[in-house]
Amino acid sequence: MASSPRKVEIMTAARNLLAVHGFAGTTMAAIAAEVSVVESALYRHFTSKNHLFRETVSHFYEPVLKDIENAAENIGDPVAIVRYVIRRHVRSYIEIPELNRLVVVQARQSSAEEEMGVADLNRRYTSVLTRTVAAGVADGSLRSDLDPRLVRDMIFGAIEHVWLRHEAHGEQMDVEAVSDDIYALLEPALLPPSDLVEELRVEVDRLGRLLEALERRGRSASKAKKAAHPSRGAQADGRRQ
Amino acid sequence: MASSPRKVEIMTAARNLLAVHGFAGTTMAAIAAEVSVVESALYRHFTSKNHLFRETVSHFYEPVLKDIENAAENIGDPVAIVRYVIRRHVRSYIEIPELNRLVVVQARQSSAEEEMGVADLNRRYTSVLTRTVAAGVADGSLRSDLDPRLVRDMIFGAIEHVWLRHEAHGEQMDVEAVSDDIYALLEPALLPPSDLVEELRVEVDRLGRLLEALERRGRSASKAKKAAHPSRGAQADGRRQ
Amino acid sequence: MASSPRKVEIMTAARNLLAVHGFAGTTMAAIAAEVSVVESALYRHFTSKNHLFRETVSHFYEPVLKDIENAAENIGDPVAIVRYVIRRHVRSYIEIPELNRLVVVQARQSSAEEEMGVADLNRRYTSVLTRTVAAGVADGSLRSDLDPRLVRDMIFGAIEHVWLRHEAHGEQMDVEAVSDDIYALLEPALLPPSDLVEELRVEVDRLGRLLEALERRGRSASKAKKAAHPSRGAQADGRRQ
Amino acid sequence: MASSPRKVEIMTAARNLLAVHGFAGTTMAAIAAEVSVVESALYRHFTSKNHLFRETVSHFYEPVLKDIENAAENIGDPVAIVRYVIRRHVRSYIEIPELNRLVVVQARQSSAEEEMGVADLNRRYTSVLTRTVAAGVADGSLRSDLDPRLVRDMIFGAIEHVWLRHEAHGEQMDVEAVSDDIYALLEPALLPPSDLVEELRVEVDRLGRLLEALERRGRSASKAKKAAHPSRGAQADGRRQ
DNA sequence: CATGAATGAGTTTTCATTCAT
DNA sequence: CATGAATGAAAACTCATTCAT
Repeated sequence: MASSPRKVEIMTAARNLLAVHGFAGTTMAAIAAEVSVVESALYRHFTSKNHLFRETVSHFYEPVLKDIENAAENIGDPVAIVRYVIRRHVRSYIEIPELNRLVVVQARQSSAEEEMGVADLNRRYTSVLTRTVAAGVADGSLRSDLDPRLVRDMIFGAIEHVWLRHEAHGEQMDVEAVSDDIYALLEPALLPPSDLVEELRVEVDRLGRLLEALERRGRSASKAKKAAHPSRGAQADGRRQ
Repeated sequence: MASSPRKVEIMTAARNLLAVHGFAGTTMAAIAAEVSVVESALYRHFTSKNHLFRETVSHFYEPVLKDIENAAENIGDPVAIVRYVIRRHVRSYIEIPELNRLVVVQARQSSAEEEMGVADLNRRYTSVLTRTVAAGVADGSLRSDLDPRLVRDMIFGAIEHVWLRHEAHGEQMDVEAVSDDIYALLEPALLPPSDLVEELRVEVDRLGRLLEALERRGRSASKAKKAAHPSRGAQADGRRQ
Repeated sequence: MASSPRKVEIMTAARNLLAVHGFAGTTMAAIAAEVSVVESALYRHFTSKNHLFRETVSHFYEPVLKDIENAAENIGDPVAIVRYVIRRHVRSYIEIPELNRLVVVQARQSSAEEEMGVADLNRRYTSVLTRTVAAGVADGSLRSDLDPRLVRDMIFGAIEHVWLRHEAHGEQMDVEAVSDDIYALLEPALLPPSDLVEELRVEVDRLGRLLEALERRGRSASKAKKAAHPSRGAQADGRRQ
Repeated sequence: MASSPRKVEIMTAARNLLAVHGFAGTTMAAIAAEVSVVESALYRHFTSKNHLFRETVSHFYEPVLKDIENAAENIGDPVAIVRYVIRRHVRSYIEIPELNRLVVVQARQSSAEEEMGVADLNRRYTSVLTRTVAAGVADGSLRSDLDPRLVRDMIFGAIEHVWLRHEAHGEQMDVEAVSDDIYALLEPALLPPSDLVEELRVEVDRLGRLLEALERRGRSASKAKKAAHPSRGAQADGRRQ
C-alpha cells in the first residue's frame, strides 16, 4: 500500500494525461514517455491499464473524500457543511480535473471504466451531501420539502457544468468566487422560508384574536367581515411548491 | 440531402453505441455489425468516422433544438420558457439519452469536440436558456441578481445528474415529475422575492383601511391598536439579501 | 474493336490520370468520377482494371508506333529516320506522358504491369531504332563501330531523363528544341568521321605525289623527309577507343 | 543513429521489394514477412512506411554518393571524373539495382518523391556530373557547346536503359565493358574536336616550312603549290556546327 | 527494477469487383 | 447501358501486453 515514489510519479503522469485525453485516449505509451521509462516498465508497478487508472483515481481522490467526510463529521451546521462540500468540490476540479468526471459522472460507462471500481468512490462522495441535506431538513436548518438527492444532483451538476464552461473557454476557475456564486444562487432554494411565514402567521393570528375580542365586545354594535385571508394563504402556498 | 433509410439506420446504430462507449470507444465495426453490413459499406454513406458522427449528432439533435428555439420565440414569459426548456431537455434524455451526453458533456473531451461539430449545437442549445434568463432579469420576471450562465449550468447540470442517477439505478425518469421537481426546487432562487412582500404590503394596507373604517364607525365605542407592522417588514427584508 | 465513344472517353480519362498518379495510384473510382459515371459502369466496357489499362496503352500508343514504323519504311536515309524517331518520341512524351514510361521502361515491373501486354509494344518500338542504326552502319551513313542497341538505349534514355528533368521542374518541353539538342549532341558520336579523315588522306596523298614528282625531278639535287605522319595516326587512334 | 542489425535487416528487405514492386506496391506486410516478424514490429524501428523507405534509401545510397562526391573532389581531370561516375553508377546498378530505379527514376512518380526524401539524393547525385561537365567546358577539356544537364541526362538515361535491357534479357552487366562502351560512344560528342584540327594545323605548318626550305634551296630549280588548305578547313567547320 | 524486441488483436480506411434493378 | 448498394480482401497503423535479459 505504501506507494513507491516511482508509482506516484506514474500515477501523476496518468492523472495529467487523463485530464487532457480522457480514459480511452490516454495510452500506456504516453504515460511511459511522460515518466521517461519504457512501456513495459509500467507493468512492474501495475498489472494492467485498468489497474493503473483505478489506483490513480483512488490515490488522488482519497484526500478529497477524506476532507469531505471529515467536514461532515466535524462541522455541525448542515448549511456550513454544504458550503464546505461545494468549495472543496470546486477546488478538486482545479486540482484533479477530469478525475471528478470519472468519479461523479461514473454511471453506466463502458465496461472498462466500470471495472475501475469508481462506483464506491462515487457513493461515498455523494452520500455525504445527501445525508447532510437530510439532516438539515430534519433539524429545520434547511427547507422541509427538499429532496436530498435532487439537491445533491443539482449541486454536483452545477459545479460540473460551470467547470465545463470554463474549460471550453480556456479559463481558470476562481474557487472562492465560483463556490460563493453557486451557494448564493441556491440559498433561497435551500433555506427554509419559515421565519417570514412564521412571523406572518403569528401576526395574522394576533389580528384574528384582536378581531375576535373586538367582535365579542361590540357584538350588538356592528358586523365584522374577514373573508379574504384563507384564499390569500392558499395562493402563497401554491406559488411555493 | 434527404437521408436514405439505410443512412438513418446507420446513424441510429451510431447514436446508440456512441452513448454507451463514447467517441473513441465506438468502432466502425460495431456500427456495421449493428446494421448487419460490412464495415466498408458504411463508407458508401459517410466519408469517415468523424463525418458519420457529425451527421448523426445533428440529425437527431436538430429536432430538439428546433423545439427549444421555437419555444424561445413563441412563448413570451421567460419563466414559461425556462419551464419549457427544462421539460423538453428532460424529455430528450428519455428520447435520445445518448446524444445528450455527447452534446452537453462528453463531446468536450479534448479532440472529439472539434472532430464532431458538436460545439455549435451545444452553443445554440445553451444560449437559448442564457438569453431567456437575461431577458427575464431585464423585464423583472426573474431575480435581478441572477447570472444567466450560472443558471443555465445549474439547470443542465441538475438534469444531467438526475438522469445519471436514474441510469445508475436502472430507473426510468418521469418527465413531468422530474421537470416539476427541478423547477420547484429552483423557483425560490429564480423568482424575485418582491411579489411576496408586495402581497403582504397590500394585505396589510387593506387591513389598515378596514381598521380605519371600523374606527370611524365605532369611534366612541372603543380604541384599536396597530403598532407592530412596520418593524416586522424591515426584519423580513434584512433576511432576504 | 471499333471503340465506342464512351470507351474512348474512359481511356482518355485513364491516360490522364495515369500520367499524374501512376498505375497503382490510379483508381477505378477516380476514372469513373472523371467520366461522371459510377465505378460499376466501367465494367460494362472493360473486364478489369488491368484490361482497361492494357487497352488504354495500346489505344494511345498505336498511332505513335504507326508513325515510327511508317517513317522507318518510307524514309530512306537512316540519319533522317533517327532524327524523326527522336522527334516523334519527344512529342509523345508531351501527348501521352507517363505512357511512354510504361512502354519504354517496361522491364520486370510488378506482375500486374507485366500482364498489361506492354512488352510487345516495347519490342516494336525499340526495334525500329535498332534496325535503323544497323542499316546505317551497313550503308556507311553511320559510324561503323556503333552498337545499335547501345545507341537505342542512349537515345531513349536521354529523352526519358530530359523529360523527367522537365517534369521535376514543372516545365513544358519544347519538342523542336529538345529534339535538335539531343541530336546535335549525339551527331559526332553517330556520324562516321570518314569525310574529314578522307579529305586529309586525299590531301596527304596529293602531297605524296607532288613530293614524288619533286624527287624524280631533283633526283640528284636533294633528299626529302616525311617521318611524322605515322606517329600522328597512332595518337589519333588511341584517343578514339 | 548506429543502425541495429534488425534495422538493417528490415531495410534490406525493403530495398529488395521496393525495386520490384515500387513504392505503392511494397507493403509493410510483405517486408515484415521477408524478415519473419509481424507488421507491428516494424513500427518499433520506423515510425511509418515513409520513414522506413526514406531511411532505407539513404542508408544504401549514401556510400555510392560518397564515392562519387569524393571522386569529384580528388580527381582533377573532368574527363576522368566523368569516366569514374559512369563506372561507379553502372556498378551501383549491379550492387543495388533497386535503389537506382528509385532514386533516378521511379521516385519521381508523383507523390512518392516528397514522401521519401529522395529528391535531395537525386540532386546531389546528378549535380556532380553537371558541375563536372561545366568545369570541363570551362577548362577546355570538353567541347565548348555542351549543355551539362543534357549530357548528364544522356549518361544516366543511357546507363538506366542499358541496365533495363540486360534485366529484360536476364543478363548480368559487365561493369567494365558497359562503362567503356558507353564512354566510347559518347567520347566524340564530349571531347573538343580542337586537338585533331590542331594536329593537322601543326602538320600543315611543318610541311609549309619544309616546302619553304625546299624552295629556298632549289630556288631556280622549280615552283611549289600550296592552295587547297584553307578550303578544307572551312569545310570541316561547316560540318561541325 | 528497467529495457528492448516482439506480438496479436483491432483500428480506420481503400479499392477492385459483383449483382440486382 | 447505367446505377446504387454491398462485399471482402488488404492496406497502414495503434496499443496493451509479454518475455528474455
